[in-house]
Amino acid sequence: MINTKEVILKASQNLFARFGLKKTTVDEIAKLARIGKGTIYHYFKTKEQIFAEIIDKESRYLRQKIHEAVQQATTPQEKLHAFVLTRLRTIKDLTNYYSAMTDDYLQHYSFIEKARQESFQEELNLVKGILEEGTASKVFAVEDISLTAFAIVTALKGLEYPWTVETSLADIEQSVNVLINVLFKGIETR
Amino acid sequence: MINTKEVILKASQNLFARFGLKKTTVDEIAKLARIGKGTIYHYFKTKEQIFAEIIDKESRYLRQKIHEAVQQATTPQEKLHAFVLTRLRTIKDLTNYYSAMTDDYLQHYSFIEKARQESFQEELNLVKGILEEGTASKVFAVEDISLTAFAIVTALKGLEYPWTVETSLADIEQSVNVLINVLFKGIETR
Amino acid sequence: MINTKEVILKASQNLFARFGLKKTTVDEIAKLARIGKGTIYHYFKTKEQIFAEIIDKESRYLRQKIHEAVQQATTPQEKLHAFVLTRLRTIKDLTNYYSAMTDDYLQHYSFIEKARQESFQEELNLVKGILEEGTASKVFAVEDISLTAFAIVTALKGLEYPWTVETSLADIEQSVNVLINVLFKGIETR
Amino acid sequence: MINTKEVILKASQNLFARFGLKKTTVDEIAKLARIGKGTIYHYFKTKEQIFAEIIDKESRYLRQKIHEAVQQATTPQEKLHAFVLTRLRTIKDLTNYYSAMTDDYLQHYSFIEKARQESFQEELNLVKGILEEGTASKVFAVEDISLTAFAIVTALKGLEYPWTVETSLADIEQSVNVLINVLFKGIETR
DNA sequence: AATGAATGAGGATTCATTCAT
DNA sequence: CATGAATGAATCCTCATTCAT
Repeated sequence: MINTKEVILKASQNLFARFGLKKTTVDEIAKLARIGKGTIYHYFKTKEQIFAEIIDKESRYLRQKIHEAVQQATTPQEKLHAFVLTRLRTIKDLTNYYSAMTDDYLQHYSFIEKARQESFQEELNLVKGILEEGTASKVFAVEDISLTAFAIVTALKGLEYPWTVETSLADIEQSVNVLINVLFKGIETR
Repeated sequence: MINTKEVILKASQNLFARFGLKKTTVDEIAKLARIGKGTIYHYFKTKEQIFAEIIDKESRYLRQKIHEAVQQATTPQEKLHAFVLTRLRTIKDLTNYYSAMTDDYLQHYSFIEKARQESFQEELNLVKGILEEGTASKVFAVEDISLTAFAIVTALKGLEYPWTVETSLADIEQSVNVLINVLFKGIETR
Repeated sequence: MINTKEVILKASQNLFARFGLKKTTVDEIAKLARIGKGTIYHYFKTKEQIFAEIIDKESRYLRQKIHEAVQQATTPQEKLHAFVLTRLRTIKDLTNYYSAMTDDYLQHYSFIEKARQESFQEELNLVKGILEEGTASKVFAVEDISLTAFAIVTALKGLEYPWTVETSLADIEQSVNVLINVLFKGIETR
Repeated sequence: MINTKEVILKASQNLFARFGLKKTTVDEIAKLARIGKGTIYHYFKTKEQIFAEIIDKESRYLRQKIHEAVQQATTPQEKLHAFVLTRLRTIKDLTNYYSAMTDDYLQHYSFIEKARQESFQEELNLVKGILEEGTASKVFAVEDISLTAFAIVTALKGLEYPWTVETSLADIEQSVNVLINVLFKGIETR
């Protein structure tokens, strides 16, 4: 393989997604990557380091996806819609990012905490922007934009709830639409 | 000590809350409880058993608190409000219950999964009841009650997001109020 | 129950037979005997003590059974036959005695070693007596009676081999008969 | 050390022989082998695994020794004699193999049970072959060869009886000779 | 006599990390 | 660069025995 570091990241991403940071052993990573265990320590100082880099990668990927989707939308409503749905769908594939954001166990790792806050802040700003745009064009009637943005972003976190395996993506998206409609009615100009 | 089992539960609750199920060792529990390690196994079959019992206890406590608060409220709006706020405030103290609901790592334990689903189902029913009552008395205008209840409960899960230590409860409650207002406007009769 | 000690022995005998000395826990004995764990230590100093007493009991039972059977036989051949068959059949039910005689693991317990030697010596004497009687009455032609007795008793130990579950008692008895016939032909006068 | 696995096996063989599978701790093995405890788990999955491998090794050694000895003998009588004596002498040094065959406690391990049956079957076939050869050349007069072989192999198991330490190998061999003589007289053509 | 709560000394196993080759 | 053998601290759980009631 040309790029050993990339191979390690790929294998780790896979395993972390399935078993989590704690339950994934360095041996397993080495085996899946078809390299020696020691090699991993050439590229990463600790196991957590690998995880941190994956989170970083997935985080950037998510931001870009959301950015693209919001850009393509035109009206504030569409933008908010695009934001929520893209976020939901993309996160489905970024299991590591998701668990890093959610998992209580990981809270103590500072790099996770940092990623968490950055991510939250960015989403907050995005929604704030959309609300401002919507208020300016009179499609939204929002009193305190900051607080409302905070409330909305918070509510959307609920969508990341560890659903049972049975819950299909379709079911969730339906409920997402209902939620968005309720929120829209709640902030739209009457 | 009069009740050793209670002492063990107390110590465990404390430690689990701070370090989580995995990072808390049985030795630590024994030391904090000032008993022999073996004694713990006199009362609980495994470490997970202790955790399960704590979750169960906290879960029942939460349900009761919510039940009481909702009972005391009169209008559907007040009831929904009471539900959300009581839930939020109580969970703050039930760190174990909270992490059990959220933590990805714990998902594999069947007893956690069971508790999770039961909890979700019960909250769903509670909100459904409130929405039905509100719709009947014309204060709410909701098309699909089931779906809307699902959407609202889901949104409220977002409030459990692992906030940074800095985020004060007051800040969160303020945003909760905004969120509730938005939701209310979204479902209220116009 | 009138006699607690007897109850303990009964339960222990049962459990030791199924799981062996090491794998049987005092808790299990107490539970099966429907008494408190501490009670056991009123009657026996250690777990091994219980085992020792059971071995002693089973040993005495076996000796008596053999004695009876040999007494009832008349000719030396019949006596030898009776000895072998009674021994084999009775031991089948005395799992503890059997494992005590065989089990390498138990060899270190002095009380076991003592029982082993006593048992061997006694069987040796019995067979010696039969051979002497047979030689006197010219039905056997044995040069060195002591050595031959030793050889025969030794060979009979082979019958205690831990047969697979499949091997039926009938099969074994058939092979026993063949073995006895061979031995008889080997020592009979021609 | 050149071959660590071999070192572990050597140390284990030694300890198992003296204290048995259960009473030998992994710590002791590591200490005797002068390696870290973890290293053992680099080569063996469990403690039982080590034992299994030793049994396998000793078993192969025994078979080979017997094979050699029988090959060198010419007459059926000599072959039978060689078989019995070689078996007896070699087993004396293979304490682990011996206890694996005998020990009631180990019966539950499937790998032991398998080894036991294989070993028995092989010896059965060997003796059968000798008896057939002897019958063909008219030196033996055996009616049912299968049954007789079974009876003889069974009888030989008796020689594995856990003799007291005092019993010298010479004494046992003398009695073995007597036993063989009796058996020979029992099956020889008259 | 009877109880069962309490103990703590082990013992097997896991796994991140180091390091000599 | 790459390896994988070696490490040992850490952890859960078992169980015979004691002892206060």
